[in-house]
Amino acid sequence: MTPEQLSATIVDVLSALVDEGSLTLPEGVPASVTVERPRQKGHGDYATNVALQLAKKAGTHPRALAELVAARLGAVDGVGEVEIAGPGFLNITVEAGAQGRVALDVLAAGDRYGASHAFAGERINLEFVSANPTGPIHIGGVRWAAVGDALGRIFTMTGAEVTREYYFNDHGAQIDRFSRSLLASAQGRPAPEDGYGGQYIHDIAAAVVEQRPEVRDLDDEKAQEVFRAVGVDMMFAEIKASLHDFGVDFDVYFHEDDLHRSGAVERAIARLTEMGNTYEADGAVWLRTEQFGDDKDRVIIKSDGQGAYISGDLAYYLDKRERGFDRCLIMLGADHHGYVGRMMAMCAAFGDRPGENLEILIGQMVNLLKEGEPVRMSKRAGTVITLEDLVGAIGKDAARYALARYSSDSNIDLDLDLWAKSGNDNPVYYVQYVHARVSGILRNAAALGLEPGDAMHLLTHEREGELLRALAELPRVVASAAELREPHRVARYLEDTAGVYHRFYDSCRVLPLGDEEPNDLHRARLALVAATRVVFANGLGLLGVSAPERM
RNA sequence: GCGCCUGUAGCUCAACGGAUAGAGCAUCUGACUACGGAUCAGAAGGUUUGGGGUUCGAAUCCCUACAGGCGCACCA
Repeated sequence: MTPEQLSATIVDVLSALVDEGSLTLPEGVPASVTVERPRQKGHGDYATNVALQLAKKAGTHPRALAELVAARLGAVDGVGEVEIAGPGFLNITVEAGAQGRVALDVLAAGDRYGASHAFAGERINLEFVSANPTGPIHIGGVRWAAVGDALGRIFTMTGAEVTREYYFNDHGAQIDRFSRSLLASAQGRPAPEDGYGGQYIHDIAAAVVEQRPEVRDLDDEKAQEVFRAVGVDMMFAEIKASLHDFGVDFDVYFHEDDLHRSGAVERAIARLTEMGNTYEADGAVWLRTEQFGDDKDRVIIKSDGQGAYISGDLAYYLDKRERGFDRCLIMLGADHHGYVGRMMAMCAAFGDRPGENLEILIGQMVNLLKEGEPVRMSKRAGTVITLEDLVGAIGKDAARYALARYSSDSNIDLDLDLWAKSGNDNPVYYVQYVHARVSGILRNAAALGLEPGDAMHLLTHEREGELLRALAELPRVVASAAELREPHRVARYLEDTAGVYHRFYDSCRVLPLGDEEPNDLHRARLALVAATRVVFANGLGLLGVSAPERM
């Protein structure tokens, strides 16, 4: 019996009580009831606060309501004891056979275990990383590469149709600066005052010259155009490649320049103007964002006739909506959070619902520590840490796990020395180790010819019950991670469950010892171990981290 | 000055408004002629930054003070 099944059972009990007239609920029977795992041993396998929450509405006392529910719930098949505790909690134990079936459910679901229908039918657009194509991806954008991709996997697991998108800001002044920097490098001049430095500029400039030798004979204006076109393409290729090596592939790489070339920007502005949400002042065109909650109105067409940066975003948002996405999520670093207000206002100006059609997630900053000291980064000094540097320093698995295990709301310091270690103080090893250890047992069992069994009522050991209940949590953890947009919950769940597994393993012998004849308990435990492997494989998979058979 | 995020054990961090606030690391004490000891058992460690409030119940919600991070463009 899973917590979901137990919750549904309690709802049935409430309905039955209402039907027979012993309970009155003016607001009706709730669609679902909270069932949680008590922290405290002795508070049952599961607990519900349903009596505390409904007593007032039912015009009765919590304990009286609890007694009504307990009497009926205790009679349900698979439910063991139901105790009333404290102000009116119901502490519930589940019979071993019913609890053990969870392992069989897990095995039957396989790599779909953890899935739900929480977001079934939703088309979700996830935009993240979107680093400027003027240089390699630096550490700032990397947090969302790991977290955003994990969120995409989590949404998919909860039934959503997910599109991952990367927005290339390949339009405007920064691209000019980039191409001028390339030109300067090729001509042996220092980078322009407002340009980009660093070895990668020289590398790309040299590569462009090699690919297009005629560039040396062109005048500066034409040469710069060649450096722009070829250099930006090279940058795109490099960014895509390093993200691919990080396990992150986007469904759509969207080019800002296309919006400007295709007239999409003009169309978006025309739409806003039709709706009466723009005006002209001081030679510029403004969007009335203030009346939609922003601090002030924003310029969308500058007085020089060029579109302001946000003009691309207007068109891009409209484009996503026209492509049929009801939910557009954009993930930004904290250094861009000032952008949220105007984006939400823009959404509202289109007549959409901010927070629903458009959602902006802000990830706080990531600092790297080396030997206890912050790694200082400076674009000018060329000490930028790139995605490749990070993966090179600690490996893909550790990098992805390290970035995904913390709430995006808190800024984090990643200790590169810790994450490069292969020991149990490195959380990613702690979690992967369980998968390797379990895989070892399954190999040994296969060598013995032992098959998982289904006599699950034999799993009566306390540690077996704890493990079964932990495994039963995965679908709820995934659903709440999706709902709250917090992939770190999956990582924390795996860490907790790792401890639960080790404690089970320590107390419960799985394989027959020596010449011992295999029995149903061995086979039932083997099923439990196999289910554990599924949970770790699926959980790590949601984070984009490998689940090794051996380490 | 205004806005967003954060403040929890020595350290790094969890905890959808629930019961005695939890893990890992570090420290101390134990457990291997058994399936991977990269493990387990136990101990110690807290006024959840301070102060008010909301309610059956607050780390969580509201107000306030303090501390740290990040922002407040006709830049992108």
